[in-house]
Amino acid sequence: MRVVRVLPDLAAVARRFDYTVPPELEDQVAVGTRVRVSLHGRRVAGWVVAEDVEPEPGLELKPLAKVSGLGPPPPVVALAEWTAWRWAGPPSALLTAASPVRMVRDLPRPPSPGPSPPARAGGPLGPTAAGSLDTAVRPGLLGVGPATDLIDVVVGVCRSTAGPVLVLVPALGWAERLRARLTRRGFAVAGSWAEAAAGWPVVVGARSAAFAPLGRLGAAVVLDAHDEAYREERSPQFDAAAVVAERCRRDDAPCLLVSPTPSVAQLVACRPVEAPRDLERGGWPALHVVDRRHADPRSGLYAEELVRAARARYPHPFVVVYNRRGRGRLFACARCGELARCERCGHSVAESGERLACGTCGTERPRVCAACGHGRLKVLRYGVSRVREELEALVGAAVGEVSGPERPVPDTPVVVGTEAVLHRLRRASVVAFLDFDLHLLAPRLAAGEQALGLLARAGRLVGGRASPDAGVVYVQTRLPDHDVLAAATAGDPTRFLGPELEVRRELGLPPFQALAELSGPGAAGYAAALGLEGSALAADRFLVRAADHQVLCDRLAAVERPRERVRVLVDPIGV
DNA sequence: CGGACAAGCTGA
DNA sequence: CAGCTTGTCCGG
Repeated sequence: MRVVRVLPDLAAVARRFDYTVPPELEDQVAVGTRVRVSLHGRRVAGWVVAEDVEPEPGLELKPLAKVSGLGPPPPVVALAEWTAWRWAGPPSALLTAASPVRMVRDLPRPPSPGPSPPARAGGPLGPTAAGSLDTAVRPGLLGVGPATDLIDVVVGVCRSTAGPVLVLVPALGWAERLRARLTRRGFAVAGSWAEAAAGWPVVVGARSAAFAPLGRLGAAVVLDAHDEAYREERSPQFDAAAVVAERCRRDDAPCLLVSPTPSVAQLVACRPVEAPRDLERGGWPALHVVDRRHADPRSGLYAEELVRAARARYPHPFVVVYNRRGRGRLFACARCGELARCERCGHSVAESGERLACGTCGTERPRVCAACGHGRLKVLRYGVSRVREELEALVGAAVGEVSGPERPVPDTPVVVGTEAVLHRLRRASVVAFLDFDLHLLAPRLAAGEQALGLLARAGRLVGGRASPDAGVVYVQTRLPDHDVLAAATAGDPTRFLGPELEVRRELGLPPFQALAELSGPGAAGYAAALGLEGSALAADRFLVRAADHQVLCDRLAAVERPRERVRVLVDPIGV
């Protein structure tokens, strides 16, 4: 009797169990197949992860209870197992991402190959990108301006490849638009898991499409490869761009990462792909740096030229970005000067209606000084709501606010928001960062990369400087000579990435070392058990490091987790 | 995850 | 000490 190994779809069970295959299910069972099995007296879902295995002798095996549907093909099962190792998480979460949402029992008939799409001359990027795909080895990295249209890059890769092409974009909306554009150009683009599995030649999707059911890739393209949307937010927090790169390596298929602002890790892991320099430059926005070094802090948050600019009329919204939510964000007593802090955890408290609330632990208290009881507090730092009110007074017209994914985007000519506003709007005439130093100086390893990413995103809204109807990006800062601003001004991210890379090398930071963050009640014990070099970030937050991912991830896989809860985050972005 | 079983707590 | 809650173990 044939025996298969099954991974149950239970969050806390990483073990695999062996089952016999009943004769009537024989021809429906392969690696990847979704099955139901009885485990510990109940029926649970799972995946076949190995076949023709040698079961432990003396074990009474139960038969598979049922075949529920098709699952990821064997190479994708292997990729999911690699991803589980690389980001130290349960493989079941990844096999879920690799499986259709609703059960699929059989596949549609694949589209007839037909005449290949007309071989039009691609755009200037098309042939360049496609030509560079010949040598797989390492992923290629194509630098483009943020406002550059990438359809020709994608078309170029699709045309140059016989096998299936996997195209990843950061957001589902983008995937839909790209699918429609490629379809109009004559490509058969899969619109579902079943179509991808059935052999449609092009698959376009977001993060989870890294695990699309394709047996062997012809090529892959990842657009905006730096985008944080490629990081899964649930555990394991894999990076879909890196998963695609690994997938291509396994399939010996060319992989092209495309980004205006690649991460330093990508810069190191990839080989550069030649593209016309002016195309990269021209896709960056016109940047106007407003030097605030000599601005009087009492004169308000807005430089005069910014207010003047906001009073003008534009075809698209005038967007002001200020990355602090709420109204007042930091207060001090007007009488004794004591900072308003949370009595319980000591963090600063912000305005919440008529009261003060701690952003960290949620504790509320009345709006009076805790030290002397005085009722008047002065604002040391504003939140976006206050900034909106101030601008409304200065401009003399209604100003809308966007500070999260809730509520529709207001229909006012001027909009103030946290960086969420850059995700909510498709077009803008002006994007103004009120306090860019907030981003440049954020206490995070990736602060610079993220700040440059924001300028790129703003550039996408206003358009590249080469385009006739492009707008402009204003940056208010006290660090006008920062490498990030130099890079955006030059339209050349390496101006920032080069020096940044040297600093990382010198300090032994990623990508020259691999990090993992451990948190939760079991973190201390687990950190000690790992025996890796590390440091404590807080009471139950630890950082461990190793020379590379091989060492780090092998260790994380080898040492058993303690009974208490531990969250493991490989390549943390928040530190 | 969730059922089984053991150990701990409560109340008459 | 029955009856219930809480904790720990473990699965083919």
